[in-house]
Amino acid sequence: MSTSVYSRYRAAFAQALANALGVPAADIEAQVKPAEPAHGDLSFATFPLAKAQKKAPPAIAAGLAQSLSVPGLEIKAVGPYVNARFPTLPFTAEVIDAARSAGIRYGGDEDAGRGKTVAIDYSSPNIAKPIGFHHIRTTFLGHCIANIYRALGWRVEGINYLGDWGKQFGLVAVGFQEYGDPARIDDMGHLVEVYVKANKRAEAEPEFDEKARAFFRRMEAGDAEALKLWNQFRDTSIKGFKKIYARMGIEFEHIEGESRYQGKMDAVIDQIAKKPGVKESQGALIVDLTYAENEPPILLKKNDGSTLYATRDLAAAQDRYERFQFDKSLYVVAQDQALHFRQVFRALKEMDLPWADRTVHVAFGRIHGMSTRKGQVVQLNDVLDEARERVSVKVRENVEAGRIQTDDADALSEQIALGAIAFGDLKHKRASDYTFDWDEVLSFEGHTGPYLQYAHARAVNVLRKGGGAPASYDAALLTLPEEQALLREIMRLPEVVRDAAEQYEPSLVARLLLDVASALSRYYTLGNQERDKRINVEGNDALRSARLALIDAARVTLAAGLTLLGIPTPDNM
RNA sequence: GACCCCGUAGCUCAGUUGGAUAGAGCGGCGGUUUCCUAAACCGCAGGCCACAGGUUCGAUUCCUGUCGGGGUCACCA
Repeated sequence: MSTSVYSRYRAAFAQALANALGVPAADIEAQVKPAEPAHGDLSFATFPLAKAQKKAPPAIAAGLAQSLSVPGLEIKAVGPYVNARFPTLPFTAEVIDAARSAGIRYGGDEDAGRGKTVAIDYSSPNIAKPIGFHHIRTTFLGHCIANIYRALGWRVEGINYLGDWGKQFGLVAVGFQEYGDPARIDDMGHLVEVYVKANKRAEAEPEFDEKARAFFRRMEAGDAEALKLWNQFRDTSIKGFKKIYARMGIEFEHIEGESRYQGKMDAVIDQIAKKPGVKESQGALIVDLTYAENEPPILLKKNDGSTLYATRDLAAAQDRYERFQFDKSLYVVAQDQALHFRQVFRALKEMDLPWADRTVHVAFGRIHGMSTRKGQVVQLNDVLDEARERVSVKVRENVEAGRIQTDDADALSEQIALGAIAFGDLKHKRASDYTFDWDEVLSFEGHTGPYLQYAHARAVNVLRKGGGAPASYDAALLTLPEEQALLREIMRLPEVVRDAAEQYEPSLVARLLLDVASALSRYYTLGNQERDKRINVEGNDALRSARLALIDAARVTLAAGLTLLGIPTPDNM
């Protein structure tokens, strides 16, 4: 397993402290934390030792600092803390070389997950319903988590598990007979219109709703005519979805749906009947378990005999294990389904499936304020279109002013628009709700996706103007505080990627990239006022090479991180 | 009513798993371009970390309670 520069120094510092204190290094390592930048890079607080040693923390810290010696670290006591600082050398060269030698793979670790498999259920829209803007949460989260696990050497089985089976098909089918135009059966937009109308009518009219249910029962019974119609709707939807995914640069290992488990329901129910058992309740079939007070039972069959999504998820979970032998099986699904997954996972456990605890519900919060004035949901495609329009104005300006060159301004606009929208979502911690705001999603200033892309593009161009990234350089020359600050952000990527994987939290990567871009922009801008602080400083080839090497490391970090987030990295913008 | 999230600057959000002076973007005010891309950079203003207890050397962070917001609670997915 490869070790990052940062974790290596942290481990060495912890080991030295542990030796001095006569305790296991593992106990100390958790207590070694990043220091306030003014004080150093690593810190160890001595407060907890005060009681046992019967000495004041500052005295303990001073004593420890005196006795420790770790190659590559400057150790010093500040008050009750023992702090360690990375000196310019060898630290600077180590960080730059780690990033540059890894290139676009920087931050990853192919050995970390070698031989392991993760199944990820994400995006999973319902067929015949529009893809609303809120779908970007599961879609981008899942996509990023997949990218991150891949970078850590896992085999990833991404599954777009379509909601292609259920009563809503009855609604579309029955609605199509009323409102549909047979000539437009392959028009996704038309199906959505039909669904919206039918859904509204079913809510007001019980007879209409019953017709839809009846249609779904025909589907479950294998009625050829019903299934033929369903298949047409399904094909139309999938074609429509693929266009949107292509726009976002997302591909799935598997596109399948709940219909996959049609015909396998009885087998699953038989299996559950053996352990832990099933029973009838209010005409429906439920899993026979002791439920908490106020907890609804797990429903396997409705009182009309048709199955429910819990039944299908139970079948799907097993099917996925049989196909992939996963070490983890993730469900990137909104928080409001927490109870459903808790119950499904519990049922798997009660069925004595040994892998039941490898399943994880990666829940995320809601996006508020999504309705348009007419009360309809904002569509993802519309947001992408609007963003591209706004971006293209700025792109045209920049091209005309000669600031950038591009063969394809439209493609560039699309890349930047995608960056804005993807990052606007991914920067949020997944558990928290956030508020959708057109102006915020479509703003390209401040800490946004385009900010990161812009920082990357500037790095690319300053490297080009400097004659490319140097093969050799003298790291000892990089002594400006802004240079050292930038290095410390570049250094963090491997740790952050690992944390993001463990916590299923791409926002950690997103936030780090902001810190990298911010440190880079600050450094870069110094040269506007002081020519001797330019990257491509004149009359000092050695210094210029060193600075270009650092910029190259920053460029690599941004490119690698943005790629993990699924955000394009244009060279000009 | 029960259970699950959440409450941090005017707004939108971070806060490295309990440590040093709580940060960023937007918005506001003031600056920076004959000079590597101003989609950038710098400065100023803005905080009872919802409230009250508790644990601890130390709490925005952990526990309990109260208040406030959102969600879920068997035949939709």
